[in-house]
Amino acid sequence: MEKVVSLAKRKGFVFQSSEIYGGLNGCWDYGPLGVELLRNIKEEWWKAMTYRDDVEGLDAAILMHPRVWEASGHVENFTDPMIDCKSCKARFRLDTLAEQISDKKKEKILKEFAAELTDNEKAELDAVLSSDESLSDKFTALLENKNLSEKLLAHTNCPNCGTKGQFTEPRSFNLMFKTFIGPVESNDNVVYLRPETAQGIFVNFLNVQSASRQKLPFGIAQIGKAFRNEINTKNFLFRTREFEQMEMQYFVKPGEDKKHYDAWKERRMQWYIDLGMSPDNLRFHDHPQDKLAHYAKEATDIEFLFPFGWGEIEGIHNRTDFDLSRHEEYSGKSMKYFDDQTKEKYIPYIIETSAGASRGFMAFLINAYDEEEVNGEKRTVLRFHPKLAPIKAAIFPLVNKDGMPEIAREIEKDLRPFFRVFYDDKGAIGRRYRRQDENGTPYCITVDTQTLEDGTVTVRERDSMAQERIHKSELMNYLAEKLK
RNA sequence: GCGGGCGUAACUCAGUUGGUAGAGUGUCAGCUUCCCAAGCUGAAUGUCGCGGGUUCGAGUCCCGUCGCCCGCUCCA
Repeated sequence: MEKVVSLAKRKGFVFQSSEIYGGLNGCWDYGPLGVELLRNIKEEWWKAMTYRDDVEGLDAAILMHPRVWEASGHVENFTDPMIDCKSCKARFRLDTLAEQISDKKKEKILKEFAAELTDNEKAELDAVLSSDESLSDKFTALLENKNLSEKLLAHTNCPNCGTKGQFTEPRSFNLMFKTFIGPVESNDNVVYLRPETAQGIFVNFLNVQSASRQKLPFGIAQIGKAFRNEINTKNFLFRTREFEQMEMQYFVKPGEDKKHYDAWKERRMQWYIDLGMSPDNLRFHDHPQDKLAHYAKEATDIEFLFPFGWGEIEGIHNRTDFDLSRHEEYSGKSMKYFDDQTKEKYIPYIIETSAGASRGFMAFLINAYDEEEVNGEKRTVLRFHPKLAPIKAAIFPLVNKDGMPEIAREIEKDLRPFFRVFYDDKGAIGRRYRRQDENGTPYCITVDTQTLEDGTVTVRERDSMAQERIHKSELMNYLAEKLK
């Protein structure tokens, strides 16, 4: 991990944000090679997702009407009230605390707790207890009840150290960044930096559908930044507060959702494999039914094996008709699709594929990183798929004389309009090859003595280090073929 | 948010009981070089993360702060 972070900085893939001021927690900048890699990843995603007759593109604004986030559930649910045990410093989410206490213990706590309530409070308690929820859910409901939580917590033991009544007050963390429209900072003009790009797609569902004359099933794809004010950032680019998403929302007829969910799940996994990710480093993590988010019927993560363990790089969710129904409810505008085949009107189900561009970047970088021994020397090489490699080809004169630099410059000039190429005449040839290996450049083109005679050059392939001779006039086709 | 570790040149690191900084790699220039980090010569670069304090004097000791890594927690 440190090796990759260090290489990333040294070669210009990733720098820490605002480094000269001591850095900004969890924010990173993409350097010259990094931005190429990131753009290539996004470009490949865009091609895979929108060069289809059933998917349209979109680029929605980062700022949206605040009601969007009420409809989406983010204002209400995008918070996790937390409490800390003052005794052992353990931290708990209020809504999962009850699960960690035995039922027997809960009953005992409730009994003690009930004894010191006022009549009004008692009435609230009875209302909760008379529901037919499980004991854990009732307990959670009480903890989340503003009037009762303090007294209940006073009787509750820490699941970690057993100490009673040493909890801090519940503190809420809203994970959305707030800002203000216009110069006045008042509650009337609060807006949020979007915590996901998906909502920009949902609210434009009918706009895109009618403008593009699409029929179900069809999808809308979007790439863009999203922001979450995470409590703590972690693991280089993995958990950051500002990140980029590549999302596609596929609108389908209810009842056909399972079929499309399964199809997209396989398609998205294959995308990573086709771009050179080792299948050994990839897996699905299906969410168990009881852990699903409020909007999802079925969900899986595509996970990559990072140095710190398996981590999600893409989520595929069956979001049902939750989002569009909510927007219909909150906006008062119909979100229904008219199916002119069956003459039915309904709210479509949505299959979401939501990939993290920054996480994908990190995964592709780590997946590509390799060290091997060549002639007793360590060779560091980034084995990117040629489509993702920041630089596609490097061009070298073998030595700086006999007209070789001139020919090499000509080749550079011919290729540059079509490929990201790099010219280098500094130092020994071996050093130049190795430098390009560290950048992940798949092909190195070298002009040598034979070039002067017959116009052929050597092309050295990064992974095998094997060379082949081809005529310089064939280079364009050669590279185009390799990058197809 | 808690606990632990770390922060010195672009990178990896050294720096003796406090006396205002070094190495290797890399980079740059020149020579050499006909294919995998070769060789020779020369050069540039640090307010030692930041801010205070102790001291005649702090990279070194103390406090605070910021950042990174690891573990816990968390991850709608």
